[in-house]
Amino acid sequence: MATNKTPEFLPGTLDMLILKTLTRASNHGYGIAQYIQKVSNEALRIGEGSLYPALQRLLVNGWVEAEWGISETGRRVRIYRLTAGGRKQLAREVAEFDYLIAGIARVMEGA
Amino acid sequence: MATNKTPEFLPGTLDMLILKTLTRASNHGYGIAQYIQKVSNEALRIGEGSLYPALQRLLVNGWVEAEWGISETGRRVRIYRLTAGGRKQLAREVAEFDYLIAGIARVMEGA
DNA sequence: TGCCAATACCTCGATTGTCGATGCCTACAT
DNA sequence: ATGTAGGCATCGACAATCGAGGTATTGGCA
Repeated sequence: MATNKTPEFLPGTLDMLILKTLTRASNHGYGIAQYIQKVSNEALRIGEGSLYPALQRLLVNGWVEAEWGISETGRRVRIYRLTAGGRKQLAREVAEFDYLIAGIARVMEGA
Repeated sequence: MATNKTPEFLPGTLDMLILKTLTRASNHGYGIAQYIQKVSNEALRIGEGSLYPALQRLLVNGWVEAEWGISETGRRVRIYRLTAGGRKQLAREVAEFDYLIAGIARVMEGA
């Protein structure tokens, strides 16, 4: 009934998740989304309408680099690789995220 | 200390924080923001441009009720009180939040 | 007295991020 | 031949946050 406009996703964390995913291995867009969805136990679903704009952001900021290639299944893919700047950015985002989560936790626990 | 550029706020969590705050005591808008900021150790700053629209949302949805009154300091204030529906909504939001955070944690820990 | 900071309410416009839909193309299986 | 899944991407709608602005009252201080 209604009204399930489930957030699906915690806004503002997508870039961090993508960067983190790329620390394990370079990957193409679709594969990144699949990985996140699988590892998160289906809790996080990255729609393509969120994914590709996010990758564009990361490219523009220089956090990742892209290269066209061919996947194992023979398809044309754009492979993203984390840059040195991307690693630093990830560290920053993780720090910020942990900081905010800690703040939220304090409120929610009613310390 | 607080970061300077884009400390921001974790989007999508404001309603939950407000509802949670009101479980401790009815309060007025400004007081709610102060409480969250203080308890979170200054990690969360709720701007008034976010606060009041959020309270409107909660009112419209019936999660809170409002009443005009006078604060201890003698000022005209609008006091918000959690409704039964608000309690249920809070439970829902907490469940969703925990679910998403768990998903994020799995990705970030690279299980 | 005059002034200003803090309290307290609220609105507006700009910006950003996510979502659903759509479109295109290729590989593979039925 | 047809459909399903992989893969890229963009578009417009929508919602939430942010900064700035506006009003008003209280209390302190010079």
